Formats: sequence, structure tokens, C-alpha cells
Amino acid sequence: MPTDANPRPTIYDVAQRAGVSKSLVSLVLRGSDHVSPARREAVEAAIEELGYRPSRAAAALASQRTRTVGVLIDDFHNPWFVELLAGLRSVLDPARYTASVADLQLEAATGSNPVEGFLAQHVDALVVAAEPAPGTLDGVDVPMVVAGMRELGLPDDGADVVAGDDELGARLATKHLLGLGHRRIGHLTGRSGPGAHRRRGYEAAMRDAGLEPAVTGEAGGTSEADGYAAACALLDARPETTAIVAGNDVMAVGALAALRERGLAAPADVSVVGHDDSPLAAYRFLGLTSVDGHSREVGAAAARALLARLDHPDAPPHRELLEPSLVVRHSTGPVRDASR
Amino acid sequence: MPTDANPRPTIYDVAQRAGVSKSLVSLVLRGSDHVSPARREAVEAAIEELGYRPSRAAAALASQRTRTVGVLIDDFHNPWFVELLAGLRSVLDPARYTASVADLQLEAATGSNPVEGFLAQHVDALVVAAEPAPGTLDGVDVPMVVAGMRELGLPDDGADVVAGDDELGARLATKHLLGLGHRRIGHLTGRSGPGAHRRRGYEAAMRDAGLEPAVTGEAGGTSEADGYAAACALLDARPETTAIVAGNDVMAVGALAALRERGLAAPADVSVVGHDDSPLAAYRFLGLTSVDGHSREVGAAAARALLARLDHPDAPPHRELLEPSLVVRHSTGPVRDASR
DNA sequence: GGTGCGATTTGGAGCGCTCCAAAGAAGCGT
DNA sequence: ACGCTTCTTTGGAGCGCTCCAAATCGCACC
Repeated sequence: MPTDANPRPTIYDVAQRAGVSKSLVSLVLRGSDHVSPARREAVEAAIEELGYRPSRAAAALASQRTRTVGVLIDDFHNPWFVELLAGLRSVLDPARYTASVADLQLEAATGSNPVEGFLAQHVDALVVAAEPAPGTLDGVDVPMVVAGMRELGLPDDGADVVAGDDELGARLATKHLLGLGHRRIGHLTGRSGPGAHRRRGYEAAMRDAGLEPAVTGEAGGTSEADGYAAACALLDARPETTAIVAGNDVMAVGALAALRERGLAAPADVSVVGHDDSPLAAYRFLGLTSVDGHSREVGAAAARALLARLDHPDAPPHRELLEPSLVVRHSTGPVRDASR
Repeated sequence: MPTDANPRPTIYDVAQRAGVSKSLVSLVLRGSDHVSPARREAVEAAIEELGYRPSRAAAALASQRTRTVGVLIDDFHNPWFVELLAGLRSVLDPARYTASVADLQLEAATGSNPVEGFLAQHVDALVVAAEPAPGTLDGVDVPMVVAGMRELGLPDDGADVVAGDDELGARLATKHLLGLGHRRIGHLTGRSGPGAHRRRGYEAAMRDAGLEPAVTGEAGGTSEADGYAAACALLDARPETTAIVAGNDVMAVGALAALRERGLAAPADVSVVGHDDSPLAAYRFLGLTSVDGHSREVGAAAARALLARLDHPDAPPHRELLEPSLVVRHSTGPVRDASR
């Protein structure tokens, strides 16, 4: 039981109590293996007894490393990033690294520059999982891995990249529908990182089947409202559509609304596939068939890549694409009436 | 244009370039108003030219304050907390404070103790928006405000509290249904911070109307699955139910599934009200009438309370309950057939 | 018993900033 | 012009830790 209220114990207090030098305590703290078991135990006991907590600030100042990695995500409202973060932390934590997260949407709202913030924080590395304003990443000289996106806008330096194979994912989704007998399959897209790849995967699968792709939503975003709008456009332009591949789950939910408005039901009249396999997709009331991009695994792999980069600053760039899988629920089914 | 590649400039470099002492630079950095405009400008110019970035670590070490506040939330998957955080930051940012967020769910998964983490980080204050494991908050001696919950489990020390008035919210929801002519109104609850208050509000409103409350889900959680289960229990026990007040939005979505399974529709057969007004509620396909607890405002108010506490450490405890409002969408409507 | 060598342990010199006491400048009244 | 007050500005002494070179220890070997 530490006697509280006195100034917070320092490394010196621990050293004194353990009967060793402050340097030895520092060694123990940093997990050096050049410390005799006896001393180590003594130090650990002293730490425990004193309730000692190392000062990160002092350690950072002295070592010029913060053991913090900046993580740039797009929006905490999007569960995809929450999962990515969970994966990231699952490997960063054991490696004694702390994640400092910035949410682009939030950051934009408060008018601050997230990358600037990371730099001010002197992060040791960066995980870029969302595209920041052009130019923001320019002067950055810390190791950087791109996660969940296949590339950054401009700086095509050989940064490490770990992402889900969105193209394959969309292909999977489209093939699933083709397998159910659908031929009139439309795609709802939107401007956004993964958007282009997903769309491309859909188009490729359609062409492979000798069908002509039908894409709407190119001009819009990727929200529920955008999905609704794109679905309306699609259904109005091609009422014969029997299946829809949406750019993501919320767009798929938007599509559901467009269908209902037109007296159509999923999957009876039109099948709908989402993308991301968010919690949303799993709700019974929706039961969306969705492409699982394994964002948690992407996060974990990105963190591993980062750690590797930190160890070998000039290893060749690492590129890794994880294979997505399709989670079939009940928003998709066989074509009922191919003639509609 | 800074000449890069040389070691990161320090306060001394800035001082030299501006022709002043390092102390003056420090004053400018900290926004002192005892600096002549001329010098201030000179310093600012030098900072700009050198691309100088203050070292937080050094500042923290020297000042013994990190200007960081720890924020404890339950789960980033829950948009309620995301909004709370946005509100928090909207006030903390301008005050030059940084938020360090820990997600209880995530923290539990990685086996780390979030509060311990904050302490190791030497945060200046804590915002507690979720209930941590019992005992975790015991030794904490930094200022603390409870946000979004009306009280903590054990330590009923006079901590500052800012929360939404959940009881009033549930009352609002119930009254809305009563106003639509409903009499057979059930409530879906669950163990959780706000759960008890919401339930109490519902019960009070029912009793005020001379009706008997019907609550299910006491034993469960507050997820979509729990909502589904509670709704099933309710509908099976009282098939005559014409309206449901759910503990939160995802539970409401669970209820929707239970209704559909029984061939009932909302609002035609049964009206459903959610709580939290999450993005989910606004999706066209769901269009949930929901109680908006204004979590963003709660966050902002909590941050203001925190700042005030930091300024006046021994002011009397501050308690603030924000008034919720009801957002009416299309999951609620007048009773169709009161006899069903 | 002395020597040598690797394994441990230690003192010292900062890391970049804050904050205090004290010095310097400037303005004022007489 | 002088003494005094008020406003600015400055040097110095740390904050708690890391890391390096050097000291010490232990012990095998001759």
C-alpha cells in the first residue's frame, strides 16, 4: 500500500527502495534482458510497493520516441473503422505502442489539421486509413502504412499498404447473384476510397458473364441517402433490374427504401447485397447479404507491417491484400420473375 | 521554407532567429498577454520560418501538466458515444486540451485497464461516460466529470455530472404514444446505465395515465438481439400490445423484426419508439421515431463543466440534466384497431 | 593467487520546455 | 532630470527519464 499524497514517486525513489541505481530501474522498465533476476525482482517489488508509474513525458523527451502511432480514420460513425482500430490495437498493445486516433470528419468540423496534430504529438509512425486533404501528407517523414485503401491520392512513394481486396469482394457479390440466376444486376457506387475498386469488381464479373454493367451514383457519396438516390436512379432507368450490388451496407439500406417505395421487396422481387458486413447488416430486420472485408484483420496486418517497418526502415515496401468473404443472409435469393 | 533534415528546431532556435530569449518564445507559445506585439510577431514569424513544432513531451515534463483529458466511453460502435466525443472535442479543442479516448469494450478485449492507462498517461482530468469495472476509479485523484450517466456505481463522491434526462425522454416517448391513442404500451429494457431511468420514465408516464406498465427484457442487455428477444417476450405475453417503447434504437430495430415475424407492421399494427436518435433511426427504411438525448450537447456541456472544475478545483459539484426531445418519424402512428 | 573477459551495474550529461526571481525598459509625476 | 511604478524580458534551475561510457562484479583458467 503506497503512502499517497506525497509527490508521485520517480525512478529515483524506486531505485532507493530497491537498493539499486536509477539506471538499473530504467533498464528493468524498458525490459532489458541484461538484468539479473534478483535485481529485477527487487525493482519490481519496489515499483509495486510505491505505486510507481513511469512518466511517459520524461521517457519521450529523453528517448526522442513516443511509442505512439497516429491513426487517421475517416469517421468513427463508420463501424468499418472501429473494427480496423480494434485490429490495429490488438497488435499495437502487446508491442507497447499506443494508438492516437484522429477522425477526419471530426477534425474537419473543428477545423484542425489531423496530420499536423500527429506531428505536434511527435508520433513514431502513421497509419493512414483515410484520405486526408491533398498535400497534408507531404512533409511527413515518419514511417507510414496505408490501411484499408489500396493507394493514396498523390504521394505514390513506396509506402506499405495493407487492404482488403475490394475488387474481389464486389466480384464475389456479383457472382453470388449470377449464381442465383440474376442477369439484370445493377451497382450503386459513390466517390470514395474503396468505391472505385468495388465498382470495378462488379463490372469485371458482369463482363465475364457476358452482361452489361449498369452503374449509378457516380456523382454522389456513399451514405444511406446516396444509396437511396442511386437506387432510385437505377430502378427508374432500368425497372427490369432484379438485383443490386451496393457500394456498402448503408447504401444497401438506402436501396431497400427505394425498393419499398416502388412496391418491391427484397429478396422476393429484387435481391440486394451490401458491402462491409457491418453490424447493421446482421440486424434481423435487415439481414443483408454482405461482403466481409475483414477490417479487423486488415487492421492487425497493418499494425504488423508497421512494426516490421519500424524494425527495418529500409526494407522493400510491403503490399498485402486480404481476401474478403461473402456472408449470405436473406436479402438475396433466386430470381423470381426474370421477365419483370 | 524551413531547411529540412537538420535536427528538429527547438525553442532556442526560434529564440535566436527572432532575436529574443527562449523564455520569451515560451511565453508566446503559451499565449501570454504580457508580450509586446512586436516581439510576438517576430517570434511567430520565426516559428513559421523554421517550421517549429513545440514538443509536448518537454512541455508536459516541465509543467507537470499534459493538457490531456482521458475520456472513457463504452463502445465506439455506439454512435451515441461518437457524438458525445464530438461535443466534448468541440469545447476541448479551443481550450487547447487533447482528448485521449478509451473504449471499454476494446480495452476489455485486449485485457488492459483503461483507467490505469490514463493514469500512466498522466491525464489532467477524466470524463467518465461509461461504467468501468468496479474499483477501477478508486485511487484516482484527478478532476472527473461523469457524462451521459446520472451516477457512477459506487463512488458517490460529489463528482460533476452532465447527462441527458433519460427519464424525461422516455416519458416524452410514452406520452407521444398515449397522445396517438395507444393504451397497450410495452417497454423493452435492459441492464445498462441509462436503462433504469428510461424505464422509470415510461412507468411514470403510464401510471400518470392510469395504465399499468408492461416491461420486458430486465434480464438482458441492450443490443439488437436483446431488443428482439424482449419484444418477442412482450408480444407473446400481451398480443394486444399496440405500441412499444424501446430502450434504444437498436432494440427498436430488434422489435421491428419481432413484429414482422408475427405478421405485424409498424406503424400500421404496432407503433415503435426508439431512443438516442442514432443515424440508424433516420434511415428511410426504418424511419424510427426516437428520443434525441442530444449527446453532442451533453458532451459539450461536460467539457465545459470539466474546464470549470479545472479552474475552480473546489467549487461545489455541478449537476446538469439536458432536456431531450422527441423526433417523430414514421414508426409511430395512431392506434388502428384498439381491440386486436 | 593473479589475469582476463563477459555480464551487470552505475554516474553523468542531456532531452526541450516551464516557471520563478530578478533585471531591464518605459512611462509618470514632480 | 530623478526616483518610482509598471510592464517586459531574461537567465537559471529543474521536470523524470534514457543512453553511453566507464566501473564493478563474478568467475573460469592458467
